[in-house]
Amino acid sequence: MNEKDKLIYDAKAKVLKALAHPTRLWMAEQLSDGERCVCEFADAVDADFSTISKHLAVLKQAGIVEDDKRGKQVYYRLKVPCVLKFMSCVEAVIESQVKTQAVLIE
Amino acid sequence: MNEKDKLIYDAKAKVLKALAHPTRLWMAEQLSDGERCVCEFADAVDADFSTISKHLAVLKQAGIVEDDKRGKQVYYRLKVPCVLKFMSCVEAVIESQVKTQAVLIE
DNA sequence: TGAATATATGGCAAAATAACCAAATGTAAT
DNA sequence: ATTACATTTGGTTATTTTGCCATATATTCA
Repeated sequence: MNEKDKLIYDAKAKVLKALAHPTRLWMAEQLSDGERCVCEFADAVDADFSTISKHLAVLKQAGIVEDDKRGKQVYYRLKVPCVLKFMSCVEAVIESQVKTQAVLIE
Repeated sequence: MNEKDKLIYDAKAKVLKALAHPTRLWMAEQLSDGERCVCEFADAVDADFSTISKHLAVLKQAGIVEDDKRGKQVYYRLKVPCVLKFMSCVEAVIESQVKTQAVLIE
């Protein structure tokens, strides 16, 4: 792994890291259905408002979402919708894990 | 987000988290080309042997890779190859980011 | 059996992340 | 202008992650 590779993999890992939190992942998936304002997330997620705001900032920083303010509210939407196509594969990993562990129990 | 959702998103995030490290991501991508023994990674990555071993353990724990020992060496391979299909999308995010930032500079 | 090689594990310190609270900012309504 | 509302930011603490070192384990070879 050379210097250039290092930069590339840092960048890729950063994107994955942004999605690698249950709340952020859930929010990203919600956005696949259309934009949402912060308050809508606040209603659904059991966490401080500031916590949610910070999670959204992480997604934004990673380039996964973009936002715009309309009136008093800030709306977030997916900037690169393909991020969610990956989820079917993540689910495949989980299923495979479940099967592996089921075998162990037998 | 109800209790069940919480469990589901925890599980999904765990898989993403496992990939969300430059070294682990690089190793996973290497494996898309076929199995590798730990020593091959050790040659290519500038890190302690034990560090590499731990990274591989994280990938294994997440169900992304599986290993088997043959002689003195342990070989790792992808268990669910689709994890890498996602990378084209991660790259799309990065490109989009680069463009966004390029605009800011102008 | 004993030495050498390949890998894993335990322990620890440093760095990064997460969540909360309180306070700041920006916008709209009175 | 003042107040209320929506969101962000700063500060702090607890938790998690990372990476190194030293040590343990397993396997092969002499």
